[in-house]
Amino acid sequence: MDNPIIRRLEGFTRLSRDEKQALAEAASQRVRRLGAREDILVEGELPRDVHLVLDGWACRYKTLEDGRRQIIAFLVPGDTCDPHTLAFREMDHSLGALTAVTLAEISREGLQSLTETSPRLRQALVWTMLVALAVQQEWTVSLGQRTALERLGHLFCELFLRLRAVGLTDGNSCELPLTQGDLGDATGLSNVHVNRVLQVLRNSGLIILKGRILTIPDLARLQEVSLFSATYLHLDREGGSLDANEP
Amino acid sequence: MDNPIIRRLEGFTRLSRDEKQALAEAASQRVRRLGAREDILVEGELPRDVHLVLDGWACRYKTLEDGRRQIIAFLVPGDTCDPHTLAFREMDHSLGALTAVTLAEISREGLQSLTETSPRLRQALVWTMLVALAVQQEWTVSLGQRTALERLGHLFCELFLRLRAVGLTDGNSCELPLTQGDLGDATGLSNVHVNRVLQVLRNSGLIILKGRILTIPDLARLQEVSLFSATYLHLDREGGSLDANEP
DNA sequence: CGGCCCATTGAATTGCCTCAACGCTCGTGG
DNA sequence: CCACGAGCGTTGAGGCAATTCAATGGGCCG
Repeated sequence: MDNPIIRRLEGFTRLSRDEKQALAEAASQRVRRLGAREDILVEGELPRDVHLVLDGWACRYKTLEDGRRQIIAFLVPGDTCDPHTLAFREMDHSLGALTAVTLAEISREGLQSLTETSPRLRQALVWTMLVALAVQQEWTVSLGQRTALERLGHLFCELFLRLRAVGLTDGNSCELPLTQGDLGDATGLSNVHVNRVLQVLRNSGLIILKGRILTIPDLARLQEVSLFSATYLHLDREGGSLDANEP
Repeated sequence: MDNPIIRRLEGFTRLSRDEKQALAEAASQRVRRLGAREDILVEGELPRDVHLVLDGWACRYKTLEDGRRQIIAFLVPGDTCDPHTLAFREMDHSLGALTAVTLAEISREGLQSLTETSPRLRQALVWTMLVALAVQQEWTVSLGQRTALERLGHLFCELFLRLRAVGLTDGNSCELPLTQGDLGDATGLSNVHVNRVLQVLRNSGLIILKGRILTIPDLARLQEVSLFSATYLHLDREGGSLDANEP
């Protein structure tokens, strides 16, 4: 039952044994494995299932006609790849594996029966969508207002905290299986400039980045220079309307 | 019953007479009016209600400690201001009126009873959240990859189509009650540069912008130069999982 | 060993920014 | 009624952050 999805949802609400059971079962029925850099779904496809990340890293991205590429979101274990499937027919962006990934495939109907039997799971699903929206809003701020250094620092803070929320950090270190090109596509910078800014971050002791391991010696300091505030991640079980129903 | 919210939802699903009735009633119980440039909610507040725009323009925005401001989203009639209230306690961004606005206030409980009695309304609410997410993703692409001219052109296309979806356009014109400063805060550009780019757009005949009226003589051409594709707005009633339940 | 992907560095270029000034329009108060 | 100020739009000049182009080096895999 060490399912990252359950760990994720429990950051928001307490789930009953039955709910966890049902969720774990639904997520283990059909499992899909892909190699690094393979596409999970591409823009225009008509997915029949919802995908959840069990292991590895993936990303959402969009490509413009002339080849410019923007990574819209990073997906780590516990994240939902395509809630869109619940309301739209067609993918309006693509999903790609960054590392080798393991995904759970849940059919639309399967998910619907889950949420129909448990209002708490329904609420939890709404919560994940709203968190995704909040993160996307913060990315909008980064790209619109933050400098290159702040953008990268901010991204590192976000990823570290998200990984910590699903138990994938080790002290003040975590994996970061991204190339400088990926970082550039996510932050709207050229890979050349990403390289230079990373050096500044390293030289000022704000990060240690070697191999695929990111270490943040002083998270508070990195947050400060990146103008990072964790509230938008909504990692604490603050409870929205659901609280009223809690025992 | 010419409620922009109903018009909006009907772009996604067909609502029964009863559903429309209930929605219209809930949205007329408590109405809040604000003047231009007033704040609706500020970051950190604990809203008890959900706000819907009935008339006028508003925006979401975030402010960094040093004063930099990013407009995250524009809200026009029919839009939901704060779905967050459904899952989060605290606002992680602010909401401001751009023009004088009329808002409907619906309590959390009121909204919950609406969605509990009608699965279709519940689904419609999920749909609005997913559309908001899709729009936010497209803004991420704009800020990350598009040039200043493309960003502004893209924004004009989006706003025009969104307004058309709720019947607020007149031929190929619509209102645009935004200052050049607002446009800059939304596109991540300085107001000076916005001014210069607007002149280019005007001089090439792509837009006519005078008073607070925007005219797009040739929408297809503006879409082309802005690399705009309308799919992300999901304006057509394409139907997600709900379709299966349709008669 | 050779080839490929990724990281790194340098040099020249540019899109956009900041600073600063000026004009216009509109609302307000004397 | 006119004077004034505030907010917004416009224009010019200079500067900087980030880009493009190009070349080199390192590590890993076939």
